Amino acid sequence: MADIGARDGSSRDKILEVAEALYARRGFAGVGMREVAEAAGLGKSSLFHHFRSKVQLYLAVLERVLGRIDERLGAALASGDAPAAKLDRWTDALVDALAEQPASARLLLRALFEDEQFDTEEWPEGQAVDQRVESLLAGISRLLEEGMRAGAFRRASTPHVVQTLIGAAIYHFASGELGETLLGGPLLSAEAVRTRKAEMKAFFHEGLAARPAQSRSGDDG
Amino acid sequence: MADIGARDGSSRDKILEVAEALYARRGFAGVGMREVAEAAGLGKSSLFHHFRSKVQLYLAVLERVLGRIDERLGAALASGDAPAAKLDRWTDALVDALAEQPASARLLLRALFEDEQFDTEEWPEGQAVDQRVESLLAGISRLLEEGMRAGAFRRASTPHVVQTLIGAAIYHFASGELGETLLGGPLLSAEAVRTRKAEMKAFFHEGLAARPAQSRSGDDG
DNA sequence: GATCCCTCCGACCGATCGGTCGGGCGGCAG
DNA sequence: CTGCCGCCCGACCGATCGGTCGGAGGGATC
Repeated sequence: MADIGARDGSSRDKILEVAEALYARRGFAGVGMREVAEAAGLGKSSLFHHFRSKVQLYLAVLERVLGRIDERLGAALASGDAPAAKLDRWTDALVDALAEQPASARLLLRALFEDEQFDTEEWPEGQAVDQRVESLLAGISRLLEEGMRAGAFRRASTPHVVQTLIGAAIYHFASGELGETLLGGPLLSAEAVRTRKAEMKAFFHEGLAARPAQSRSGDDG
Repeated sequence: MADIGARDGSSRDKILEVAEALYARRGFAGVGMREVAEAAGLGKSSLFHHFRSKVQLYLAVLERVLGRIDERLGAALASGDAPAAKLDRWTDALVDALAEQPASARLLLRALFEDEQFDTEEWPEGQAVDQRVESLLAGISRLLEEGMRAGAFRRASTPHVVQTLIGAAIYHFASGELGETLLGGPLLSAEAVRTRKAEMKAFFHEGLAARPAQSRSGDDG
């Protein structure tokens, strides 16, 4: 395990909880251990009894968030439904997960950049994070490829569709003030979440719909 | 103007250039003025003759990047083509802009979070940034609404489509190692850029295609 | 030659950074 | 009662943070 004292989780969970919110808001470099400690109601030294270093605390936060999401997405893919219905459930699960834990989207988007700085050799705990990401990507990639093979989706580049799916969900819920200005209302209200699900599902239904070959080819400038 | 010495731009441009790359890689909090100065071949004090503070340097970097992109996207929308063709050109322009300046995507995605910390009252230079963003969003929103009104696109929520477009482009080019692992190759090669354009255009063509009313409604879980 | 201004610099400031250290407190086993 | 151990703390460490200050150098102007 990446931490030291995992016996009684009460303080440890509290630390992870407040650190998640803080890292989401201002990033790894922008949040000091003193601040985390104060928010958790502890002395700074106490943090180092639960996590060996700041990097390990950060990786533990990241792994917890990814774990929560990966589990839900895995469950959404576990049924035996048709690919299009599975994709709907996957989308619902991802949107729900991001909306229920508002820090998640920003944390993950930040992690996209920040944990590239942490050498896997130097911080083996990052492997757990990488595995979560890999599992998540493998799941949705498999679904898309099955759907294409079965003729439920049109032929497209699986990784590109995955990128678009992730971007559409994570960027949206990470967009904060900008997104709220654009929408003219809250991002995280029950209604806004419902709308985002519906828009995403409609969009990917149309965007992936299998249909006869079209005359159009991808011209670029 | 947000800076002090704008007469001879040579040192100033050099600072903006290296700061852009550094902020993109490690964010505002993660990059110190000493590091920027060293990368620009200057003493740290010299930075403060061009920019009053670290925040103003950051905002100037952001404004420059947004200006470059906003200009290109504005030009793509200026023609009198049909909405679908205009959207293609807009997509091409955005992808080109993000791919040609590899730091842009990450910088913008980071800015999504980081400049919410800079109070507009306290840092009036941020208004220029806000205006650039507003101009950019207004342009693409107008195009989408024109297209829907003209029947070229199906009815959908304009802000949600904008979010999906931006997410699909910016997230992709900001995804770094993760994206390259997923694609199994470079993100920024000429071929990869061409592919991303084609995939995005195909996807949004299908996703926004006007077609007879469908029986499907957005169910959610 | 004297003056001015722009650019640049090294030295320095107080504050904060991540991390260490020695010890205090309380429950639990002997 | 005694000793151990998990948890916590304040004090402290060297390093680095953003920012200031006084002055050096050089080109243009008079």
